[in-house]
Amino acid sequence: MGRAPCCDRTGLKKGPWTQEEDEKLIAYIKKHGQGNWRTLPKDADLERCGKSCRLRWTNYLRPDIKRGRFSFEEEETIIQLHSILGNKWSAIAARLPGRTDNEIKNYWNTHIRKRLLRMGIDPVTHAPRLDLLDLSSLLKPAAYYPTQADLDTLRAFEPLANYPDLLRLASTLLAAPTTTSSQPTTQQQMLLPWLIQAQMAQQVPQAPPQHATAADMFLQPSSACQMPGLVHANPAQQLHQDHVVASDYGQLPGYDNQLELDYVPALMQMASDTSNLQWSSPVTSSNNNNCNVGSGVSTPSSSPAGRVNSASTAAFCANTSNIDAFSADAAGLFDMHLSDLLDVSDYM
DNA sequence: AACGGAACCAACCGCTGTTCA
DNA sequence: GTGAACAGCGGTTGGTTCCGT
Repeated sequence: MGRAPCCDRTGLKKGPWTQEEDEKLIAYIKKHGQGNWRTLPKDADLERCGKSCRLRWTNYLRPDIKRGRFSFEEEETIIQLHSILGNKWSAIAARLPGRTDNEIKNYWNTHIRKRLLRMGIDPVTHAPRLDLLDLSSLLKPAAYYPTQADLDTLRAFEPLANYPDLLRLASTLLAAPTTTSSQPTTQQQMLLPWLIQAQMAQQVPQAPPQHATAADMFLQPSSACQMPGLVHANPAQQLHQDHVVASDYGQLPGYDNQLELDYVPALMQMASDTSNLQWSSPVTSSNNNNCNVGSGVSTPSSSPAGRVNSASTAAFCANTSNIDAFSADAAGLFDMHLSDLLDVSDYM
């Protein structure tokens, strides 16, 4: 024995809602509240299925729904949450007041997803794609013959393959529209090789050859990424791969941080240039929603003066303290609260 | 002006976990 | 305890609008 059928499925109207139907639904809910969707259509004199009424209300008629274009802030939040939650649109929507899961899903599929793909970022994994190498050719006209300086730069970026959130941040910034030109900024051009390199580093097999670096893979003549005219760099300059655990965030293991983190100011400069990104430490931030950055993210005493915004000290302060659904492996991630960090008034 | 393809988005479909008679 | 309906979710569709030719 079960419940009574929710509605008589014959003779029910489908398709777009009319203004009259909307008014009936709004008037009914205003008077009686959201109650039983099964009986609502009949009580409200609507020839619709209760499910259709619920959908119309939750996705369109609800008074607290925010219409209009997504802000840059909202977009960044979606990307960040999606990188953690995946296609859990309702969970993402719960963190974006006024936005519905349907709206976010549509926006993702029609805007963000395509933009990430264009930027060579996998919208599922949020990692740069190997075919980014093709994209690099767009930034450097004709064939790309990296100089020794380019290769050294690639090597310097290598440790960041171990920092997924920085990777995502850079991906986000690369994907961000430039307000003045369709051409990539200098910082974007600087970040792109890093993303390429970082992606390749992530592709390194579980047991890579000792001292083999992503940059070396980049250089392998037999590699699918082979480019004409490449030569191996001096092996003495090779950086060994190291393993990073969350508790090591405060110090890049095995590296001269000062050398390898030179891209970070560039990354932040880029963020600042495009959206007045401001960085704050978890200690000094006045943000009420300030998260508990937790263990591992602290200011190392070894951090050189004037480099307070290095990867180890920048507070990727996230509006994630209330996100109860975060998986355990997300707990160790840098927290990033772009909604508090980004002034996007000039984004539109 | 007409056409076709791309982009957009509201609404529907179908599945799953929960609720309740 | 059972099983049918509910509620909610993610995926997909199809109508409309936009834009380039």
